[in-house]
Amino acid sequence: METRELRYFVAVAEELNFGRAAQRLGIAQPPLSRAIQQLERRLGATLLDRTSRSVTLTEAGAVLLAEGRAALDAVEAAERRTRRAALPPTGRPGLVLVTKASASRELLAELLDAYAAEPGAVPVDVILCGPGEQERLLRQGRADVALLHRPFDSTAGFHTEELSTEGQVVVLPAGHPLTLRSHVHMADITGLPGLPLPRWPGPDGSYPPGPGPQVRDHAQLLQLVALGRACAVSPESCRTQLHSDLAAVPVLDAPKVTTVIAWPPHLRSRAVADLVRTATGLR
Amino acid sequence: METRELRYFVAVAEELNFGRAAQRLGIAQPPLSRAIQQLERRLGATLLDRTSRSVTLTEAGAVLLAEGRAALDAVEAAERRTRRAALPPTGRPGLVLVTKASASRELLAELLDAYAAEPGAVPVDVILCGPGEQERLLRQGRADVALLHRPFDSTAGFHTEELSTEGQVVVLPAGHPLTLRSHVHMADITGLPGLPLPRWPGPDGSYPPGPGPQVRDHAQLLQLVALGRACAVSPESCRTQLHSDLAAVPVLDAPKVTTVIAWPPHLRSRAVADLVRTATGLR
DNA sequence: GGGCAACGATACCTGTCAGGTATCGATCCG
DNA sequence: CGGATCGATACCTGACAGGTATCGTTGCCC
Repeated sequence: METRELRYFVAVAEELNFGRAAQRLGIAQPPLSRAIQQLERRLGATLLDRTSRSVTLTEAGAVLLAEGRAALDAVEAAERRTRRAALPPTGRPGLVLVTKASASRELLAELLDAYAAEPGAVPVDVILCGPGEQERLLRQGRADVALLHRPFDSTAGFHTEELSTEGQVVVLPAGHPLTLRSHVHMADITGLPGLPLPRWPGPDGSYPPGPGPQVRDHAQLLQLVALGRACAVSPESCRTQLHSDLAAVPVLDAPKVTTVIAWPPHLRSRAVADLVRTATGLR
Repeated sequence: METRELRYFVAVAEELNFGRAAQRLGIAQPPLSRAIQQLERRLGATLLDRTSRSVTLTEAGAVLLAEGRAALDAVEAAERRTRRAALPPTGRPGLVLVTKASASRELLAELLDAYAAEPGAVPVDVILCGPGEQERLLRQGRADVALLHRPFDSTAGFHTEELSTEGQVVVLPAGHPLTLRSHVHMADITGLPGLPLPRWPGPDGSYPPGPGPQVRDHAQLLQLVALGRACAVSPESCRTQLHSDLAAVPVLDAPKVTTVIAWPPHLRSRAVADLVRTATGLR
């Protein structure tokens, strides 16, 4: 199977429309139809059920969509990492680290400082991204290491080392009655009148149904809390980033949040190993 | 980057000889030379340093070899799993489980029985393989789940759940003086005269240097022990498989061995989820 | 040191196939 | 019933994968 065929199939499977998929791929529709037919013939599998009005995935098609995306990510990672390895060492980022924009600045700063002090340290580029994007960046080879937060982020398919664990707090508008309490429980804050918990997008970018405002990142969320439109349960370390119009109260029975450092398993570079060792040795 | 190009490059990088690589690929040497040149041009990277007498990998080439193998595995997995999903449900293996031939029969039998009793269970094919092969089988889509043994097997890149933990024993020829002891320590058995610990092949199939016989699987190893040519440190559960000419003594300070069930992270099938749930619920 | 063997690169040819345009056939809709 | 939408088919063309022949370089051995 060639990556071209995979790319074509993924495009059609995502659009469920040959014309639009062809447009997205920058080719005409007939060659695309033919390519998919040939792929189906070679696999001995019907991937799409097509009538002249609609296209739907078969069971096999759904499998190929999931596996094909992973395979294309792997190919892209190979290409990207090779390109980077070939750059002249001057100015080339030795490591690309990705973390959520909302993550604790302290831990990151501490890690970068400690690593920079190591003998043989290479320059580290930092990418900040929204929740849920790190995984893809790692898998596509755009980044080498990530700081992830269990249980929010999936560590599927990566090597990880735990760095720290912390409890969670509920973030409320300053002056809310609950802010007088020394601590609360989850039951105290679910269904708080006028302050629903927000909804985060799933892996496919769509939001689950239900009440609560839709948010894409932590800054949006804090904005909503300050506006009195939501409340948020976040790791303790976010307290250092709260403005005075927000208050935080520990939630005793919220799940603990573990910060882990994660990297693709087959990445066997000295720099990654050093960084991980530095990270695990921090405390 | 097309998979064809990747396959070509991996072949050359493994053979370090264009002629042999071409032969292995079933094409002539000139097109192969051209393909690699084109790949290098497109990546903007020199992958191989070639003189008319020798070919060596550059830094970028080494990166592409590692990443490219992983990418090719992913593509192969996509193809294989799609093909299987398209088979008529009758007789199609619902799940393929892979484990070491030397692993505990009890745990496996118990798991298979318990799963078969679940509502909605599908047929399970079992593959037995030598140590270190499971990882590749999972990554290439030849298997869906594996029983791995930490710390021997790398669980890199997979989802895992721990199933059981056990100590290790040293396996000795029956009648050896140490068999009279109720337990031993590692120090007692390293450098035992005439009974060296064996050497296992690394991920690349080559053996580390040093003394001790070379073994490829557990059966070979036990054979060597019975012949009085080696001793072996193995998980306790192997005791049930020992013949009367072998004896086992617990090694108190040997690392504990954890049996885990592992599966590729993006495999989102009901059957795998059921099997994992059954496995974790066993005890 | 000259001849030879090994090996990758180059030159050149050919057939296949990816991709284009035009058009058909089916289906839904007003 | 006519038009719009959408995938499939027919047919053409150019690029490129792959083949053979051959060259240039470099160790090596008599």
